[in-house]
Amino acid sequence: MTVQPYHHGNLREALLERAMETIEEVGVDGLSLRQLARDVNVSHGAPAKHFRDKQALIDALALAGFESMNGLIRAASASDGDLRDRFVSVGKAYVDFAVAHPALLTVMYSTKHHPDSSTELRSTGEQGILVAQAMIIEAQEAGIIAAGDPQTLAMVCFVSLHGAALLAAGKHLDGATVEDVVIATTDTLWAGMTAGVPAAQAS
Amino acid sequence: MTVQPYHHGNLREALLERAMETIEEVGVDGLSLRQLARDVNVSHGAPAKHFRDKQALIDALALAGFESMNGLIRAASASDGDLRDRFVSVGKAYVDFAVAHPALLTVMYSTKHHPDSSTELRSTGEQGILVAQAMIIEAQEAGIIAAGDPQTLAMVCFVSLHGAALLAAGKHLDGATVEDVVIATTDTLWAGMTAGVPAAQAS
DNA sequence: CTACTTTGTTGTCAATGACTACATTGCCTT
DNA sequence: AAGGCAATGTAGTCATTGACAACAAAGTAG
Repeated sequence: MTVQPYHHGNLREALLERAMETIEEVGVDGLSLRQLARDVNVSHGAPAKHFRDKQALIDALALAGFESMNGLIRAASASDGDLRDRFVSVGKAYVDFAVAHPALLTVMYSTKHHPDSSTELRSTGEQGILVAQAMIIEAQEAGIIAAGDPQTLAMVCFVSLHGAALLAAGKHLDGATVEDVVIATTDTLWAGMTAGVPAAQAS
Repeated sequence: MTVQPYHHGNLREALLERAMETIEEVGVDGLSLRQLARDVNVSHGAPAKHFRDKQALIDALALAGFESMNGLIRAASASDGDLRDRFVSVGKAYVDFAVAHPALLTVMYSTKHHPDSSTELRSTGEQGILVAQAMIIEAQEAGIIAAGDPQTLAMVCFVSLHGAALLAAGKHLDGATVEDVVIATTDTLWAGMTAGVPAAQAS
């Protein structure tokens, strides 16, 4: 038996890492601070030194998730190919992330977060849509898609892909593969943006 | 003091009704069987006679939610106006329902449901997309939107509006009103589906 | 060496979901 | 009308959990 040092040394990271695994296994509701403490061989009161309460730990998880996802989205938007290809790539990156970490995505977009964390969380979560917005502006300047408020268009794209991501993550897409859904959705969105300026026609 | 009869008389419905209110006030996680029992003046063991466990009650809530929503969607799809107007109406009905019952919507699309309930839940939940699919077929037969697999197109529409609904329900749409988001989304989708159909340009 | 901070331990409390044994009611059959 | 019986409600119990407080150990700065 090796003697455990009194200090864990990196308890915070260990808890986050283990929590990330746990929520994908049993969901957020199945997450227990005490079980988490047991998993990393620490007493049940130790996590409190790093996370004020359970929600604080979940907030940290969500933030880490957004940062990870933003990296993938940014990489996709900087990929090779024309604008349309890159647009599809971003969509794929988003939905793929959702499928790979379904429970984490749910946590990320969960409505209930501590007020203090929510500010940082919100701004980090908005990074993704800003990438899409930049691509749309780029496409408009290139004359590929029609003029129109880029913010609104980006929001429509985000909203639609968000639906695809959540449904894919929740396994609510029965007859279609995730790939097909993303392709079909991005195709329709792109066709809609190249066709005209829908938001301006509303009347 | 009025004497309470030994039998509640309609405990199941009372529990569901009160639970519906509760989840909108404090979320699903704030739902407690014991508190629910207290609210309807019944002992803490009584709910077990109607719902095997907490999840069974939640399943029943989800089913009731879908049935209610399906009614609104069907009504919207049968509203006055041309196909495009009806399409937008259906989208609005969906998102409006989401905004009116955000917590319920979360429950409805929650991944974790009892295996037995999930079958009925799934089929009931699919009714909405079938309405959209019927409208798309109607539009294709009228030559308004381009040919294409109606099931795929309906899925794209559903997926996109689902994203709008969830984001609206979760108050993740900062700078835009719900109305604007629905209009912009349905506009883009419709434009994407009418792309390449010369007859559709005039409207 | 001593005081202070950080980190982890231990003990405790109320709330909760689930379970069991039992009591009451009212319908159904005879 | 009487007895049986399922449905419904009551009361008590148990393990688990999140939160909290008091204490202990390890590092750190003066």
